[in-house]
Amino acid sequence: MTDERALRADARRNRARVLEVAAEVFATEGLSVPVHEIARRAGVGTGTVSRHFPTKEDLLIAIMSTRLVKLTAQADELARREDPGTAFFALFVALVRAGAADCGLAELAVADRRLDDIGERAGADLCGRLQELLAAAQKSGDVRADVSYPDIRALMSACMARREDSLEPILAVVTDGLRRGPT
Amino acid sequence: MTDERALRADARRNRARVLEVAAEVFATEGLSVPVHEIARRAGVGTGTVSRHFPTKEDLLIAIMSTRLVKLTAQADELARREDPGTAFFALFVALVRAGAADCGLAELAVADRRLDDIGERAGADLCGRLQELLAAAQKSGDVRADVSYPDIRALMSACMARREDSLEPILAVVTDGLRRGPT
DNA sequence: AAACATACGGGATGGCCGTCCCGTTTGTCG
DNA sequence: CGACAAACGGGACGGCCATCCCGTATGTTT
Repeated sequence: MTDERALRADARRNRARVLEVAAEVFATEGLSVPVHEIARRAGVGTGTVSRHFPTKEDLLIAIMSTRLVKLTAQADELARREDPGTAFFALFVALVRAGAADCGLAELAVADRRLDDIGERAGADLCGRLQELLAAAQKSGDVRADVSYPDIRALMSACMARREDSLEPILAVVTDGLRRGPT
Repeated sequence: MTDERALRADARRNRARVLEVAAEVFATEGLSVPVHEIARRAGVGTGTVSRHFPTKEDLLIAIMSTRLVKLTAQADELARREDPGTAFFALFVALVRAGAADCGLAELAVADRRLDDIGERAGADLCGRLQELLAAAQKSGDVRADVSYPDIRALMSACMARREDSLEPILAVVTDGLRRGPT
């Protein structure tokens, strides 16, 4: 699409290596890691990073957007095959697990502004799906009617703050709480 | 205690004004507001701020510690007068309301490291009380046994992320969820 | 009212970081 | 193998911010 042909062999290798290292570093240490540090660990100069990804945001988008697109597809799949309640909770849990396994993703999930803008609206798409599933699950009575989408976002972020191996209790609390009727 | 006698009248006034302005700014815009900006709004120079509070952290401590001490006292009061479940949930809700009304406090609550260090351990004291009440409430069966203190912290932060006038639904979800037995 | 200490303002300093640039190196193609 | 374009590295730059410093102004005391 974007003239991949024009990339020299070493450039292609470096680009891939930067992506790989950045993905791991963002996942384990969060988004505040300096670009300089990513370059160092990838064994390239900062110039190389910023030529491939002019902006730190660009790098982030390159890493996250495919993942977000996959999750969106998963959301659509769920919406088609499952009843509203099952679909909503399945997506909720999938998102939480994704965030719990990746600090960077969890950070994105906290700041709605950024998530919405990531990857040519891939983030916004995903948020939209979650919102739709929430509405459907509330209509069918599977989720209490008085919670709003921002409530869901907040609860999701809270769960993502725990690590992968400690998710079950908090997930149980939240999903049980969401199922109960108001008052 | 700390030689208040030695403070000149204008100094005392400026100090109070800075505290007042900083408290409001932190509450409405969060902790990332530059010290420079607080000085500007207080109508003083940055030097004046940093003489009274050598560090931004010092300023934060001055604002938060009395509040934390009050909340700790409230926790003790609850522990003495109420049964474990009631006491735990009352403290939880009180903390959430405090955070929802104050962005700065909510930010502190997210980063346990900082809260623990605030105000000569005033933060740590409060965290300790919450932990004790949690343990008691779990022992008495009022809170499900499989949640951990970090789970509570995460859920608390999530609730604090909502504003004061939108608290009820998310609080209901979380408190209901916490009451249910495991599976 | 004079003299002294205290406090003031805001510019200077230094650290951190993202981004840009350019002299040098290296892959590529004839 | 030679020449040229493409890519590299890392230093330079600029913005942001907390903290420090010092010449000036102002309360305070006798």
